[in-house]
Amino acid sequence: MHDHRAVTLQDIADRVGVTRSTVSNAITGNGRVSESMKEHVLAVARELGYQPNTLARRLRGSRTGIIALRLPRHTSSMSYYMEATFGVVEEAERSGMVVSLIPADVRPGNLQRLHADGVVLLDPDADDPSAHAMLTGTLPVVTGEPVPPGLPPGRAAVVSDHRAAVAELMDHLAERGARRPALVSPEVRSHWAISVRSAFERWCRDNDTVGQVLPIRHPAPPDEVRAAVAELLRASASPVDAIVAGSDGVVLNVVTGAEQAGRRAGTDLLVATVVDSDILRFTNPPITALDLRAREFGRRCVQALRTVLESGDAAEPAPYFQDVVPIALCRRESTSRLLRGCKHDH
Amino acid sequence: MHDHRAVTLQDIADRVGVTRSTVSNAITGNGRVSESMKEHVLAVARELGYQPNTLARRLRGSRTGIIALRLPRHTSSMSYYMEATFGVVEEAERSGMVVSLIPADVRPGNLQRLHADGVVLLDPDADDPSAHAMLTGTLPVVTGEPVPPGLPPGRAAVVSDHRAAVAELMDHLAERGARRPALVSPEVRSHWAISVRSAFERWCRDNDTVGQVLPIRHPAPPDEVRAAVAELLRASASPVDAIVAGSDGVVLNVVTGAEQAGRRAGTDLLVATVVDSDILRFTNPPITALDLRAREFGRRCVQALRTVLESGDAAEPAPYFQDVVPIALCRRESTSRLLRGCKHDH
DNA sequence: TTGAAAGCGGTACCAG
DNA sequence: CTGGTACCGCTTTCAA
Repeated sequence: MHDHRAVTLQDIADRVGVTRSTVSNAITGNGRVSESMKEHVLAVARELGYQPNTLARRLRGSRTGIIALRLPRHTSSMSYYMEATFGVVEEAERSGMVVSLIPADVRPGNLQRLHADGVVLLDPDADDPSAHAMLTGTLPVVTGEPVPPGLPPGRAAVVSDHRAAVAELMDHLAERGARRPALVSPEVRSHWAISVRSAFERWCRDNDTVGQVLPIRHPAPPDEVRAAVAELLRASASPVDAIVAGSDGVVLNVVTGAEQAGRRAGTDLLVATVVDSDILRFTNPPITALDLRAREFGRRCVQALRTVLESGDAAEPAPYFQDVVPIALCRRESTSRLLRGCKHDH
Repeated sequence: MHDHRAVTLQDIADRVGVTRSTVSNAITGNGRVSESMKEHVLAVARELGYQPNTLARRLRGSRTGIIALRLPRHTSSMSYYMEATFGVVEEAERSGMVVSLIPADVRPGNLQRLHADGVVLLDPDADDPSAHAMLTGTLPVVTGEPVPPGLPPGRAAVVSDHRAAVAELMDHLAERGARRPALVSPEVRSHWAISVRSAFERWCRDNDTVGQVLPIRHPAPPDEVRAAVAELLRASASPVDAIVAGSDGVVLNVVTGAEQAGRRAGTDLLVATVVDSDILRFTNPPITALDLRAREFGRRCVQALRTVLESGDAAEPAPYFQDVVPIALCRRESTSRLLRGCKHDH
């Protein structure tokens, strides 16, 4: 059934009339081979449809060309991670590498079985024992987003500039008339949740604004979010006029919770979220969000990992570094205007 | 940098004072080894923390233990595919296999580089050249959903029982008072799009019901969907009272399109979709949907592939087969009741 | 029952 | 520059 044995170096060697080693050298470009020989070998290789056997390569001791990809266990923002995954695969392919998925619960040997050169770990969660295991393991790890406190860092991290993006979002809200913003913040111990929160708080300080943080559980039960939001809006001591939601799943509940309190997103309440998602363009009203550039983000993770791997060859391994991916603000109707009642305009 | 060399068979052999082959036989249970020897070897192996090197193991044998997973290129129902992917990974792990992702555009050799034993191809699209390439290739392929017309079948398919599920959904709608159902059907040449449509039409025939099909492009531009839905509802010759949407992305536009026409989902219009998604629980109103059991579906794909692979060893390869995954109807508010005006009740 | 040896497909080192 | 060869870790005959 399996197609007649794949083409090997030996097949090419036989055809050309040389030895495996010469063919190997010609193909990898490692040894010293004459130009003419090299071209000839490559031609035959192409003709025969030669594909190096990754397994065999690794066995001899070098790279496997395998990137292990780990996604968060309970993922709410599916489309974000899906896009990021595609980005990882795309870029891996461009580097001649392949991507293997790591199961949710990584037991020690489990990871070893993948025989990966390195790991891309998206959104490491301090409460995830597997994440911890991988970060303390022997394989080089690049994290998507920095590790949260309590977790050892990887060899590099690709990060989104939440601080700048949240500030841009808040500026946008302020410009649209928001004076009393609130953040619905999921209680996850991942870096982005933490940094979004601190960015929010910082912006409020810097802009002499009273901002409220509404912590919610994660994953968030819809009713709980709605109830919390409704209550927040009814507590009229300092009426909230803008709500930023911590994830795309939550934001819909923010909208409906607001409706329960008689408020309408995009009209008498500004609503936005820090994670964009396809569906936010389709809601009524469409919801303003930060586009995390997931695909690009995934690609950068692979690039960072390559850098780490290549530096690993040198005597001095490269020091820890971060690569910052810019974020784009997508303005939509949910923050188009703020019609306020008889409020003081400060 | 890489941790001290892993324990090998030789290490155990040295420790015990026998040869690799004996240790190998003891561990795999293949050859004939005395009970005492076997126990001793296993004890030492455990003590040393031996982990078989799958790469080497597989280099020798023919299987690689790698499953290549292909997701649709332009995927709207992210959470469905994400879940299915997790299911595939989960089940693969239970079988001691690993999952590699196939890049969007599979060039011939590209796939070979993965050295997979077989392929899981989700929702093959007749217009996708890569899908065609894989199905005509040499690797055994299991498809998630059957191949649409125009594509050669794989070795097996895991299928959802759309026909029964759509019928169940339609019965539900009818019970809630729907008399004039419509289907918003994305124009994709994938099997499920086709079979949902035919199931809809069949149900209508069987139940003496006039059903309309509203074809829309895929991926669907939001405005187009909304406009089409609004127009459909305004054309009052035979007023539509229930709309079934072909995907989770589209259904939100159906709801907002209906609102443009002055109709409200769950009140004077029933709305449902054939692909469930997290967010449909969070919308206002929550939307009735068919739960495709994505995770289970993914798992079954791997099981089917294993069956195919194992049968491949025998003289007679197993004939093509299908495995049917049951679907569950999730009733939500969008189909809770239908308040009609002065319509005739048939 | 156990040992010796031949690969699986490549890489890498050392002669020639 | 190219050939020869040992070896990566394991499986699998074939002898002993």
